[in-house]
Amino acid sequence: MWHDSPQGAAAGRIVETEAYLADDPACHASRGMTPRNRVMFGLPGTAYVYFVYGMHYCFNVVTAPPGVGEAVLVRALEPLWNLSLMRTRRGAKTDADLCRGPARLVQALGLGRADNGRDLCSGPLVILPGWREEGEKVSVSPRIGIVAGRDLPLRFYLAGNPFVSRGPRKKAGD
DNA sequence: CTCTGGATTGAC
DNA sequence: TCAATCCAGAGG
Repeated sequence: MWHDSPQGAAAGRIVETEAYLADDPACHASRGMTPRNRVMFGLPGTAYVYFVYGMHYCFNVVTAPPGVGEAVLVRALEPLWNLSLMRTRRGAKTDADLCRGPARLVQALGLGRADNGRDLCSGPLVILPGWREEGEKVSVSPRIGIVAGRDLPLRFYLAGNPFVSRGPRKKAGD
């Protein structure tokens, strides 16, 4: 994913996501539309950005047709472009920590409240087709940091990738 | 209006 | 392991 801003552009490859389905108690939209989750019920391909814990933002992609509240949370990026800008924004000590976590990548890319509802198919914030390097595999696990629906296997990540956030980076047993 | 708890992070 | 920090959502 890529973000162009007045301070410059920055980009990274998505290496970890979580799905939030309409009938899933952990999904913000599972109990109907509210002022916060409004955009989740809109067009797929729009950004859903929300504020948590009094200090952090998380970035999601709306994925279902209008009227159905579902989204995918982007939890980690492998930083690829303009790491120096990311470093400035994050003040991170190591490059590995630049985008390793949902609120961290939001900070590294310079996203925020203003990006909620933005079209991701055109404009300064876009998601491009992804890829996998030779030998890389996608693993599945329960989602991180939630209570309701914690057993559902809806977290997807590149096994062993160092840019995957806190929580299991490897399949159990590896 | 009041109250509770959270899709996290960084310091200890 | 724990505090920071404030808002969304539910209930009165």
